[in-house]
Amino acid sequence: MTEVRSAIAALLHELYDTDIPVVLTRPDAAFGDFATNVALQLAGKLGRNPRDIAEELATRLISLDSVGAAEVAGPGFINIRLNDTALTELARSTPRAKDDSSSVVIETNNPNPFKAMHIGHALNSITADAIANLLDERYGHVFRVSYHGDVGLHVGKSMWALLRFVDGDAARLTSVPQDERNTFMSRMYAEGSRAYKEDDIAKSEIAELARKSFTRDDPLYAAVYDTIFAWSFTEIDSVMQRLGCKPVERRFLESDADLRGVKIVREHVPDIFQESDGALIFKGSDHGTFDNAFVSSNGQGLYAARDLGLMQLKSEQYHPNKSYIITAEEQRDYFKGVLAAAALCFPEQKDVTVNISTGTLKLTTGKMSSRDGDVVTIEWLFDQINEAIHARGGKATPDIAAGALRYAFLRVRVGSDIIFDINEAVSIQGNSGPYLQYAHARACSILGKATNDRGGQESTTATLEDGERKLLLKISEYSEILERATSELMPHHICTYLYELAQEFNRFYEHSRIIGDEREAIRVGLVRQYQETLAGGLRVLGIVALETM
RNA sequence: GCACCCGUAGUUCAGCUGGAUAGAACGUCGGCUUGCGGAGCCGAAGGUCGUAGGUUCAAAUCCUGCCGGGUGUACCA
Repeated sequence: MTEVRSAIAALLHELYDTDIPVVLTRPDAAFGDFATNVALQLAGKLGRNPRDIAEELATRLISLDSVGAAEVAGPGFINIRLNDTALTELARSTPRAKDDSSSVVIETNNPNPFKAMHIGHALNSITADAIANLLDERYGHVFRVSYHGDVGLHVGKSMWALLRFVDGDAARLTSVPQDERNTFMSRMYAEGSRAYKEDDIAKSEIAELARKSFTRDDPLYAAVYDTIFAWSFTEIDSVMQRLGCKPVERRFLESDADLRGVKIVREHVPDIFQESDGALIFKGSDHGTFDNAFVSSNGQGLYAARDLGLMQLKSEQYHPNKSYIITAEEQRDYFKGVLAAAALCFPEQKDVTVNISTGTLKLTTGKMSSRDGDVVTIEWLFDQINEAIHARGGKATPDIAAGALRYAFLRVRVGSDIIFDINEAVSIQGNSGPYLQYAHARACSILGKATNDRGGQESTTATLEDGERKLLLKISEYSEILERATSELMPHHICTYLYELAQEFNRFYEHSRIIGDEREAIRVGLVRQYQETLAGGLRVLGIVALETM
């Protein structure tokens, strides 16, 4: 394919003295393997009929060894069909090598301790994990990090309710059974949250407890804090594992970033930050977003200052070529401001850090929120998925449940809203994770029965039948798809492709006998290539490629 | 108010670096058992791509207005 593309480029140079980029697309299979519209693009420039130009190019292309056919169609497209040998080679081509010296950091905006996790966290983590897998294809070192709010007002709210619960004795926390800790923590947060809103006395107590989250110098406070902190991360780790997300390299805490963030801000007053009503603010309104306070009027570092400190920490530890922060779209404008401020504070790192925002996750019943404690938990989600799988007579293993959920989130373009219809998300047939897992298991089953599997080497010389060729053509597309997904950081391209690939295989499988057929050698080779391609794509998505199910 | 994002079959989504009849899945209706996993396959119905203009040989795709929806809008995180 690269040969064909450069051959066309050479022809354009020779015949028309032009160097317009040659784009080869994958047209409808009925047209050919590849298509190009260069003739249409050239027609205007040359003042000639596009079909004439296309004819000239096509006649020259046919003489290439790898080209089986080249025809002009429609207004002036050139449809190219490779010969079977060239197609076979193309399908074996491996993705380009990565740059070992490069490194990248990706931060997933993970859940805060002291608060409940909800399915929005699952979306964020899964998206970040898949993007990290894509980055792995290109960068030598990919550092996955997370960042958690261990200090501040939300801690104060939880601590207010927790301290009332323990009533002077931190040991009372042991009365909470392990499997109820998550709901317990979210209940405590909700109670504190309500009190903060409704009760002025509680409000000032909570403010004081929030301040204490930085010092934790009171023994009872510290004991309760440490226990809940540990519970939180046990819970977070286990949920991340259940979601199929790779563990993070390092967990950053807001308390790590707070002081250095404040220092950075103070060093840049008044050139970058200005004082306003006692607070230190950044005029985001000069940078396409809103003015935001980085340090409060009582001198405390705010979220934005901490993000600045965190950027510095990440930079010192990893020296990344690129640094990605995955957040919900609600934070888009906020990050625009933080990144604009960062570009001024650290001019040498301009454009290194990028914010990628996921869309909003909405239930068909409305948006979910953790502010009032009314959350849709990940636990609930897994229950629903397991139930749906059982209802269809399947075995609900953790790998299948995770596969279903990951695929449901990843098949949509990063950044667009996800309307979360539980029945849809939980689907295990059609365009779904389990469909792909099933397709993979089926291929493995066939391969296990094959007596003639020589790793796909035998199809080099043989002529391919129509169904075989269609499957091989689809397989050959993988490296292009991976390249696109990687450069755009859009995992959904992989989903779309894998589904089409599996469908193509299932069609092939319906019509072609594999084991025991006289073409077994060729077909088993194809199944092997298909299985490897599918497994590779699933690996990028973080979905387990099951051998049996 | 201002800024940003979004509007494609009944529903959920692809397609958006402009190109050939706008593709899937779910749902609906109708088919497929001797052959390797039916969580599968085949077929049918279903679309003025929100709307009105503009640019272009060519617009779902680019530009503008309007309508509809969402998000954000400093001392929460």
